[in-house]
Amino acid sequence: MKRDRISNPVVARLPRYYRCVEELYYSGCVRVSSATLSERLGFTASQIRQDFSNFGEFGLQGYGYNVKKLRYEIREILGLHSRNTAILLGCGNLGQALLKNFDFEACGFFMLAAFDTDPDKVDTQVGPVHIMDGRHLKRFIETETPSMAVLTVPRENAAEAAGVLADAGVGAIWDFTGCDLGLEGRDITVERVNLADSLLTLSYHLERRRVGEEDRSG
Amino acid sequence: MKRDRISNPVVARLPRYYRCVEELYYSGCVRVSSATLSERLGFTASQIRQDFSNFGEFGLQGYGYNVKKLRYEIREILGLHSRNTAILLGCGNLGQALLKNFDFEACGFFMLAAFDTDPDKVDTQVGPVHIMDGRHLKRFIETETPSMAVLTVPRENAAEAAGVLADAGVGAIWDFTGCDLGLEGRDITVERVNLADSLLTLSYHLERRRVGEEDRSG
DNA sequence: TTTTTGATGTCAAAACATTAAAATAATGTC
DNA sequence: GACATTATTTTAATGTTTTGACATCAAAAA
Repeated sequence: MKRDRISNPVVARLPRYYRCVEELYYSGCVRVSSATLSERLGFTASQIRQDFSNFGEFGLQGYGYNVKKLRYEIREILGLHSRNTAILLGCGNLGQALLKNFDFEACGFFMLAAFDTDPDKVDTQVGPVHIMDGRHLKRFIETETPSMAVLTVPRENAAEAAGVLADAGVGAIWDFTGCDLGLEGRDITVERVNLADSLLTLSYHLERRRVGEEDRSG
Repeated sequence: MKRDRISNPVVARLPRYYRCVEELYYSGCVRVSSATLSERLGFTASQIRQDFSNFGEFGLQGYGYNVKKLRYEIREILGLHSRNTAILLGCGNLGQALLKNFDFEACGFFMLAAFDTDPDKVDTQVGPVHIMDGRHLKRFIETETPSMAVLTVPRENAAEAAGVLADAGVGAIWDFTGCDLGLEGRDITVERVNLADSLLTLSYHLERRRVGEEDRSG
């Protein structure tokens, strides 16, 4: 198995591979060729083969990929065989929506607890998750060592909270705040979700359509 | 001004440029150099200059970029000066969280209405938005011609809903369902948000950290 | 004015990613 | 058991994105 650095575009495609293979697996499919995957995913077959070969030789020439094995390997790569734990900081609307609806388990994360500073929220439940007082965050991290923290606090508290997490040795932050967390150079992984960015990208494409139409008619 | 096709990586960076310039603008900053932007954004100054020059010459040699002008231009590029309207399909937890919390206006979208099929939800309000009966969707689109639809319906209804939107001539879908909408080749822009993909990417990086530590210790 | 400094826009080289082609290996069939 | 087929891996070529270097021009200073 090669262990070079894997490029970003490849990493970004991994979850899509996983989803696709998951579907095949649960539909009882036993083997699949890169050509079939290509059709389903919209990437070229060549690219799919190359991507997979970054991680090792999963396929069998003349046969294709064994779906079960392929699934296992991708799960391994994505870290789904490791037991990850999570906490969530900030039980506002977004935080609660995630706790109630998002399937953390399907991504390999067990949600340990949520934190908030609002006394009205502390010691209540959101779904199966208990909301704890933010003052206990530091000690909790020290004793429970969650692998990851979901950051859904208001912007103004984001950097401070992030600092606490980094200091306490949390390995990664799933950041929904979209602001600068001031963690440059620190040993912590930050994965950002920025809905506004996504919608602005959509807006850009709409604008392009608009211009395109003008060009065609004028 | 060049009007070639703009590459994806550049488009993906635009919202980050916008956010950064927005901050500068509101902090009263009058001019800014590519070097300063570089520091703030983590891209190379060279890349920033090159990206901007895709759209025209916004800067002044020996001076830098006038923040107000730069902001105006980026807003123009992103379509923020056009008036966009939106509808939302599927008022489950995620849909409601978006309606209540997400600042559509800041991205240039005015939310016209939401739709659901659940009779208990129909004709109620979520924040300032009225929930309408899904049966009226088609006619509503025809009369109000929203530029965009937010798709937060359950997976099993996603493809059907998407088909209706495309048939009715909606220009774009902001898709939270993460499943195949079957819109290949149709004249509609789809911008996907997939939280699971994002979290799996984080999981991948965590796994890499883990492997890295083993390597160092073993 | 004239000089110096600062910063852009552009070009070319390097790095990187994708696609295509060639070589190889396993399967299934006659 | 040999052969045609399938589909991977490896290697090469092509295309794209990023980076670095530089000529150019505007502003500030002398």
